[in-house]
Amino acid sequence: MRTQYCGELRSSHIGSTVTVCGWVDTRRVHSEHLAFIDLRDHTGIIQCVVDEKLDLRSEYVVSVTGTVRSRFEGKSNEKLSTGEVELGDCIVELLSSAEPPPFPMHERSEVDENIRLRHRYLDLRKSRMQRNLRIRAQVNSAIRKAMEKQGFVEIETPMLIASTPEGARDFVVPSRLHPTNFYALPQSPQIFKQLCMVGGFDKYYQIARCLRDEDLRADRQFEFMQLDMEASFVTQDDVLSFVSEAIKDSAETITGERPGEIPRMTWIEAMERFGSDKPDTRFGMELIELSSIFENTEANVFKVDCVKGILYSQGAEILGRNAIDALTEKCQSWGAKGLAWFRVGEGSSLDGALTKFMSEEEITQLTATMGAKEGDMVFVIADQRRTVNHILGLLRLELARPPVGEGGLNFLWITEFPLFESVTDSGEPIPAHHPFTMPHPDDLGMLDEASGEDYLSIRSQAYDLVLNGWELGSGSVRIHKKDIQAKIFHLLGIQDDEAQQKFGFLLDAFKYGAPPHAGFAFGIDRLVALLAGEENIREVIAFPKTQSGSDPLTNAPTPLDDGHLEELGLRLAPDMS
RNA sequence: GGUCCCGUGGUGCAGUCUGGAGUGCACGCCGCCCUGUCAAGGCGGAGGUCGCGGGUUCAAAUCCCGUCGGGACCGCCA
Repeated sequence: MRTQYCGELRSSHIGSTVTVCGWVDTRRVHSEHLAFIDLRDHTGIIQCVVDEKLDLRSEYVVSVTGTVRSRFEGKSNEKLSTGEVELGDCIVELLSSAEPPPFPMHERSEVDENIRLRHRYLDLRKSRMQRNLRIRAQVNSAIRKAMEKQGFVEIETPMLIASTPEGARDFVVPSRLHPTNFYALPQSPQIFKQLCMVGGFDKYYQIARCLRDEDLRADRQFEFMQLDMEASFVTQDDVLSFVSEAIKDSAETITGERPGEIPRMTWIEAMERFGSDKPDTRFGMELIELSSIFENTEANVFKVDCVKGILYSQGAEILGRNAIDALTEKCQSWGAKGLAWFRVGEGSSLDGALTKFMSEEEITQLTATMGAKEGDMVFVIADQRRTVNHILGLLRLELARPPVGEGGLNFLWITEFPLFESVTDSGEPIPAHHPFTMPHPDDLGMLDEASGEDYLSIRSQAYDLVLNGWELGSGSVRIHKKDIQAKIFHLLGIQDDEAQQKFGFLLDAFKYGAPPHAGFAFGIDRLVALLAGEENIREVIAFPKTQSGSDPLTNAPTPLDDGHLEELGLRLAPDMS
């Protein structure tokens, strides 16, 4: 049917007869003797000259057979890749007529996202989605090639699995053959890939669909794709190297430029310098330690565990009183007691509500430590260390985060995540990752000695990959030894029978010779979004859900009729229907 | 669970703060004219439950309450 794509035609084709297919883009009808029809496919636009009366309207699907010819002298169009030529002597075959589209099909207009999603099939025709989904396909391909090149074997794991109690909320599927029982959809192939290690596939990978029933965000959908990998007889360094290769190949495929060695930062350094375990290192504004300045302060707000600040260079004029009040409210909504701010005036003098409670010495040291100059703005948070870092980390992003696409691709490994994220009132530590995460070798001894808050300083061999402030993925070295695993379960307050019930099949598998292994998984939607310069992963997903988890195109989720429910042995609670 | 923003012909917006007739702009749509345009041009025309419900008022797109939908974020996402 088609001999050429629209966007391919050049002067070199002049004289040849071609057939192109596509959608009618703009048309310029002069009379029944002359009309210009722009025909569009995903490669571009070719102008077709029609000299008879034809009822061709926007988005009609046609094939055009014609002769490629040079445009008239001075009539070429530099905006089009095909602008030197046009199709003449056109024979037009109408393949489908079309109603007027519900939103403009040209690229200039912003269209409400809800309307785009309701007519996603039209939105997909536009160059933004064409480009993004093609980038996505290229990234998938680059990842597969990179993993295969490194000796990894693609293994598929089931979608209908047993629910495991830890982690995110599961999506569940009722079982028809086993009434009262449910499958869960996988949050990740975590346990299966570890079983593959026991099964002797020492390098596993999969581009896996993962599902988590948690609230949606710009960078989170219910369903998302991960490059999931695991390898046996490897160290953390080996895993980082495998993943780096896939990441670098992906980025190079899209940008044409190969990223350099991905730098590493420990978790504690990230938290102290950037207030986040996924620091956006495209810009500075780092958190600066001020606690020692206020050790003997008279100011009550600074008589706390930790005082830190950030410097907003030349921010004094940009931020008026209203803006500062708004920032203060934001910080409070994030859990801060308040936000201390200082305008730096002439000769490093400070202006701010709290200066009257501060000594000369404190003011001088604060200014010096912050490196503040006239016209700068200093924001200070005083609270528990954890809170201070968290709030300043959020404030830093609020004040200075560059738009996506600016500042290049700042990949970063975060290593040595803590093994435990908090401690219950009864003194039991709560794991930060999953309970099979291997502790840091230097901290193994602390497992026996620690108590209470001590647990929080035990490091693990867990690591994250971060790109421009987005968490791309995470992984860890897994525990493969029974005694360490028993110790961890003991610390977590998980009894033997409980462990057997929750993870029995994995523990059973480990009885039969578990190789040391480690792995990783990173989110492909997020990687593609950042490579495509999009702020939102919905822009790189063909059919995404809205923030409330519905699909304006198919109207999912929908009710089930009574017969369907009955077959599954389900009855709706009275107050739900 | 919480905070904030948005909802006005098919589309994008202005109007809302400070209540006074569905008022306006651009695109699109329909018809006519037009032989070199390219976001074609000219003339004419159609198209509205101002998301929905309630309240205040002589009077509500505008103020108040509720609700639905969309978005951003905090919590949540081992």
